[in-house]
Amino acid sequence: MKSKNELTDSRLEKLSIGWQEDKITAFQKDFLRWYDRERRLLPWRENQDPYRIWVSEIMLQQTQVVTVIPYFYRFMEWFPTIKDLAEAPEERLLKAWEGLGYYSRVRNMQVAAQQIMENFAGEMPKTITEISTLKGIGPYTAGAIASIAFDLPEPAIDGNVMRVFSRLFELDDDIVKPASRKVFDYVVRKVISHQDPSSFNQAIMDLGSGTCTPTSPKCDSCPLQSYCGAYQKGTMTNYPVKSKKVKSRPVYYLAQVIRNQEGAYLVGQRADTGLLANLWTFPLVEIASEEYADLRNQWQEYQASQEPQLRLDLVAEEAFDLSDWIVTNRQDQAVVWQKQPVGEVTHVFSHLKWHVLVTYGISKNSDYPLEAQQRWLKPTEFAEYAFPKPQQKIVELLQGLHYF
DNA sequence: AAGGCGGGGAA
DNA sequence: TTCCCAGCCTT
Repeated sequence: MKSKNELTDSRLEKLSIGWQEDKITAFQKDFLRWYDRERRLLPWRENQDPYRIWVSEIMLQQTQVVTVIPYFYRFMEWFPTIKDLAEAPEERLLKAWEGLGYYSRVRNMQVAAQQIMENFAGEMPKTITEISTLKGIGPYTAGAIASIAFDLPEPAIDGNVMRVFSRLFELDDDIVKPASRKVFDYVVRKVISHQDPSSFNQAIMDLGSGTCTPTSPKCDSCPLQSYCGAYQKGTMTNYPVKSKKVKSRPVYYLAQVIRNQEGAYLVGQRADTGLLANLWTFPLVEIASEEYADLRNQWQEYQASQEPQLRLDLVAEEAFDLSDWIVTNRQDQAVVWQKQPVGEVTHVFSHLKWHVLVTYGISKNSDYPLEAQQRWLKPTEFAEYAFPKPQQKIVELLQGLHYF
């Protein structure tokens, strides 16, 4: 029993029926003319420098153009050449990427830069096969660099391409499945311009971004309207077909914000693998959902009770009443802890949701012994470390409460 | 093939 | 709020 969308020769043959040579030529001409007229002027489109195009394509994975632009300028300033990238300290890389997410992208990019220095004399290789050997460069990015920088007629299959082409040719292949990529690769190769593959691929990106959008596509102003199978039938929003529904798992944390007498805060570096690898946060302790719920209730009752909030001046002295505080031992040094959380921060990742109750403590010793990978940082020093979004949200919460 | 990996903008 | 978006790596 063959499934409907199996990639058979007969199906591939069928996909190209109706698009004879003259129609393909007209399609390319209309599309490239539209791109010439409407193309976005972006910093990485000023020339065909493979390094700039590479950096932009990595940044643009899972990230919107408007977000990327300021990061791109700063990145090119900090690391003007592939050599600079290959030799950069990791802290600097992470700081350049802070807030962009998917931090392994920048680590992989540095590995690739080192590969280029070692294997390709410091120059981006010019064949799709060689480009594909670089760390962090998969089929999409290899195709994008090959076509945009080197004018090679290679498809660059990303979400935009799959959305545009699934509507154009009414392809109901599930775009979540890796196998579907072959279908789109086949169809794009049929119609890609060999005269100007660079503009052709970028035209798809611009069309997918501004016109052929996921919801409510702007078909009235689409240059491909007369070619679009889904438009003829009014079924645009049935495409692309996507099966996966991801639900995020909740995770519960207690953030321990500890200030010392010098006004510095304790932060720790995360493990060098996994989520937010090597980034810095306040100490986070994972707790059970039940404990989280209890503490959260306490916090809300405390809020409602109108009791005096944290008094830093009292905390600094020996004589304050400990009944509202927890005293914990860290490396035999007393840390005084406010029993009630001062607030809550949540952050949604693609696969999990963090719930963070923020507590505030005072270390009574300036020479507090640190665990491995921990440092005392004054707020002015925060600029030199890379922090993930949830950490920034905690800082904003504390600033709002005038604790920071 | 399936799951891990951030964060922003639209609905 | 919730929903949608989505390449590459590791397992």
